[in-house]
Amino acid sequence: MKVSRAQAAENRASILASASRLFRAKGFDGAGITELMQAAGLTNGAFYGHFASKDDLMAQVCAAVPPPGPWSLLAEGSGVGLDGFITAYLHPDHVRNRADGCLLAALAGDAARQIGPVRRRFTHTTAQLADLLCAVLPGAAARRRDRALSTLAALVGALTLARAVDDPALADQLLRATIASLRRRGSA
Amino acid sequence: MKVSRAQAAENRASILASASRLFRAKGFDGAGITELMQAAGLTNGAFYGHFASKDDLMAQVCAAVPPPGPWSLLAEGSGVGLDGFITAYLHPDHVRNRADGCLLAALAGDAARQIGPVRRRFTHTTAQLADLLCAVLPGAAARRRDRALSTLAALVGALTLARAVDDPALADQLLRATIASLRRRGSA
DNA sequence: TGTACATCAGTGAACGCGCGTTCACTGATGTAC
DNA sequence: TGTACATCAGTGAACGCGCGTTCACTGATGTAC
Repeated sequence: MKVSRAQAAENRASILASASRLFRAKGFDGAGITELMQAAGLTNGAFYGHFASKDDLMAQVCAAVPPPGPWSLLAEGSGVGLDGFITAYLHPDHVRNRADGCLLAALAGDAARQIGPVRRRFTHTTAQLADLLCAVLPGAAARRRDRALSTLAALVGALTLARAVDDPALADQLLRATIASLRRRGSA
Repeated sequence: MKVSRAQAAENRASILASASRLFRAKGFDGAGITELMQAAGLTNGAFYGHFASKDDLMAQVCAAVPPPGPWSLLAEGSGVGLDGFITAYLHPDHVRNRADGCLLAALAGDAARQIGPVRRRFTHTTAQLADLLCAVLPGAAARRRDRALSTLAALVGALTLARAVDDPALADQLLRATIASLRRRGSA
């Protein structure tokens, strides 16, 4: 049964949104086409009317703008500064909620094993998020770039390890130690 | 054809070693039983004489001591200090060579999606590596623990992002910015 | 504005494939005498 | 020490299953008159 063009566009957006959440929660391999389509309220057969392949979908998910998760806090005019962002990013809620969390942290491990468009888009998104971080950092532009990159690495590393670890106490220590380390840099 | 007990023990160790390398290179889902056994010079059927399941193998790989990769540099008496270790860990060679690299960085993303023994062993290994890092840090014991954890997060995050990214220049910037950031902390 | 029909988004079953796992079999090992 | 045989590590084909993908079909949409 055909649907209106507007509905088809909505469906496509719905597939992308569901896929982004499910990929972040379960990884690229962990979420299948049938599951993704069910989450979007459709059946598996309709998938290939919207995307050329699963790889195509993965690539488009990686290129999602605006980047989902805590990064929306850094969007212009949100009023949340660097410290507020770091606190939100390294919050235990972000450890638990993978589906709504940072795409970079959730899929960096998977992205490293991909080739072609997926990795290219992931790279572009990484650079974009570094720029977003750069914009809220103080100091000279030359130093800010390096500080944005090392901050991004610290954030992603701490969240990734906190998620991988089975022990909530150790996870919290990782988060708190990284928050303290990033704050110390800010005041130095 | 039966082999001697000594040979069987060697085979088992060979499966573990091959699996560790292949898992690090391709992830848990990326390496199949047949491939793992071929890499160990055996056929797929022999696998279940050594391990209860693929999950069992994954758990044992996560518990590998001594931890493989650059961590051997921190073993007692190697003479490599903190700075040397950081330089080796965040070296472009380590970005390229996943199979022989840090297990934590290679499998943290996958480990977060596992349950039971795999995650438990991964957690234990993470704590062990933090202790290893703690031992070469200067300063009071209380501060060293936090610094070890934030350093671990920064190392894993920088390596993970450098691997995920398609652009060698961006990867090198991530590594160098993180090295500089960790050095600055050391001298402060 | 109403009608007739071509278009095409979505359905759901089917395809080949590779996965983790099982199992009947093989033949060298290691033990009992 | 030498022989007979039970043990069991390894073989390789087979199993069911879920995956990504294809396709004949359906029926509402949107166009042509």
